[in-house]
Amino acid sequence: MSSIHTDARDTDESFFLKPFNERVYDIVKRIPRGKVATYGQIAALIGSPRASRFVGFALHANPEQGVIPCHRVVFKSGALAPGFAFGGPDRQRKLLEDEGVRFIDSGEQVVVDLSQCRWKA
DNA sequence: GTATTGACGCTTA
DNA sequence: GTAAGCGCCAATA
Repeated sequence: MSSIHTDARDTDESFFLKPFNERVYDIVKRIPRGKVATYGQIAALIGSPRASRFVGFALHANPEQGVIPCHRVVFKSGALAPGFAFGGPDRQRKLLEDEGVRFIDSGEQVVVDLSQCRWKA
């Protein structure tokens, strides 16, 4: 790789030192269709398995609609985010179901079947 | 430089 | 078995 600049963040086009957010997007965009990843999983891929909360925050902070499949990111329990910003939790569930993700209808709590749809890096 | 926040995750009461 | 709180990491005010 090219030489490392002291303060790459000073440049907006720093490819070496991307913001945490962008790293999250990179991982989320790599999730294949029909699978879902958990916040902890993504955080682990980034290098900080404890930054799971920040992963979700990153998605909510810069939800590039059509670019970042936020609907493929779910809790470790399989539940969806409390405030999905795509049009409602029903919308997300439909999107995932349309991709082939299985859902477990536990009464009113609808969670993704991580047992089969959990994306593995 | 300190304090607060934040789509989570885990431990403890 | 259920409920609540704390902690982690990073960014922002």
